[in-house]
Amino acid sequence: MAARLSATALPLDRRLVDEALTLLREEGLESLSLRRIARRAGVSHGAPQRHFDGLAGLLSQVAAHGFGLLSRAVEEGAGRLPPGSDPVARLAAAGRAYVEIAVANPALFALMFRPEDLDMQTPDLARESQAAFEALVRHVRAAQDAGWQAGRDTRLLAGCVWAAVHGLAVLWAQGALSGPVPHASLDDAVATTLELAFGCRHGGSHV
Amino acid sequence: MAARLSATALPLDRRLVDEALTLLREEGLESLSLRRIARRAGVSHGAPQRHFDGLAGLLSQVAAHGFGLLSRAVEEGAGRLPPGSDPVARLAAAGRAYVEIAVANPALFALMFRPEDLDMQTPDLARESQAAFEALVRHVRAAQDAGWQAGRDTRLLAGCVWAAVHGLAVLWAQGALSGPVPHASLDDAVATTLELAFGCRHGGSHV
DNA sequence: TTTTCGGGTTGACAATGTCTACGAATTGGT
DNA sequence: ACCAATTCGTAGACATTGTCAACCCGAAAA
Repeated sequence: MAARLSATALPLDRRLVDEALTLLREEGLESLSLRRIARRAGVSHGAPQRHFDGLAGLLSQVAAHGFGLLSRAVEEGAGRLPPGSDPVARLAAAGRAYVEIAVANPALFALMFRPEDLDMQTPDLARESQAAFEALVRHVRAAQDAGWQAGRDTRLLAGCVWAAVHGLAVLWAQGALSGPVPHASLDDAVATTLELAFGCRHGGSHV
Repeated sequence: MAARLSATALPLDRRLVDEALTLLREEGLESLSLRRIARRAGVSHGAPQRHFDGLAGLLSQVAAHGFGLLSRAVEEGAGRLPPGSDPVARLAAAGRAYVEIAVANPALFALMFRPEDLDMQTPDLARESQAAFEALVRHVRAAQDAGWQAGRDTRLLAGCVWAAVHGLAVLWAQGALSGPVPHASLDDAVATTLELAFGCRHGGSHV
């Protein structure tokens, strides 16, 4: 029988995650339901249970995918500066990329940080989210080796850098800053946050 | 008829918000439903509709209450240092109080920053959340007047300070840092974040 | 006294997540 | 080649949820 129509060539679990991602993109978090995803994938509402441990299992897989995207975007952001350049500037570029991908995918990003809706024990999710943090730790360590905030606990410092960038991403992605700071552009906000956190001007505009 | 039992003396809308708050505290965000709140308040499931515009209306009132608590906690935190002291230190103390109250009320805090579940047009909610930000702006302006980050747009700077503190509050409240940074205390994390954002040691331990 | 109306009850409805029993098709063993 | 077993999707039931409309009662107003 070889290949059927291209739309149904993928295994169902992959298709379900894909449909969840597009549904997330098109209609947002609140209209994401197990039955809707199944309907869009053309299967009955009971089918997903065969592949995931309930809704939380499916959403966890979607979130894992999101952490993979996040990791790649951050690495790609840092990689825009050559490997030999100022590690603090590379760290700032990584932070900028973090905010940008979060703002570009607000619903997925919101899901990724909703532990009530996820099962954090899911292997893929645990692995991807940990990998994302460990990549950040490496960048922070490189910056410390170059003298920035030397002597501080590296993992704690990485957690705090993460927090600063994450806070901006969350608030901007949900529009919480557009009211109180109406005239500011995302670029202004990112630049200011990075300068606050890293002590001096870094990172420039994107691209 | 004067006063009935003290438990039923309050008007129903107040009682519903109170029950929602305790339910939020005792069982978390996911088990918060209109019908459960009504059951706990001893009324039928249709009663809340008479007082609030659906579930979003009730939750918005709860969130408004949360922003009131937040504002008071932050002001109280800054007020621990005498009005004449270093405005940057006062700003740091306010940030510390922000994180502490968020971590002490994780479910309420999560609800407050879930615009999908709220109606941000609700007058009380809009007023309280704006008031909280404006208080922060005043602290930032005082710090700028003392020379810290002088010349920067005050509201944008306030937004970025908020983001840094908020990110730590969010991540810590949902336990996202306990895995990656297992040995750190909340006090360490707050101190590091504040020192990162404000450039030098400030704030000390609470109380 | 009669009317009006704020507030609470009741029942219905659609939608959701989960569970179970069922069926069909593919696979593996002999 | 045949039978058994396992995989994978279906179909239905169930409890729960948010919302809506009709009803109802008691107090204030006319």
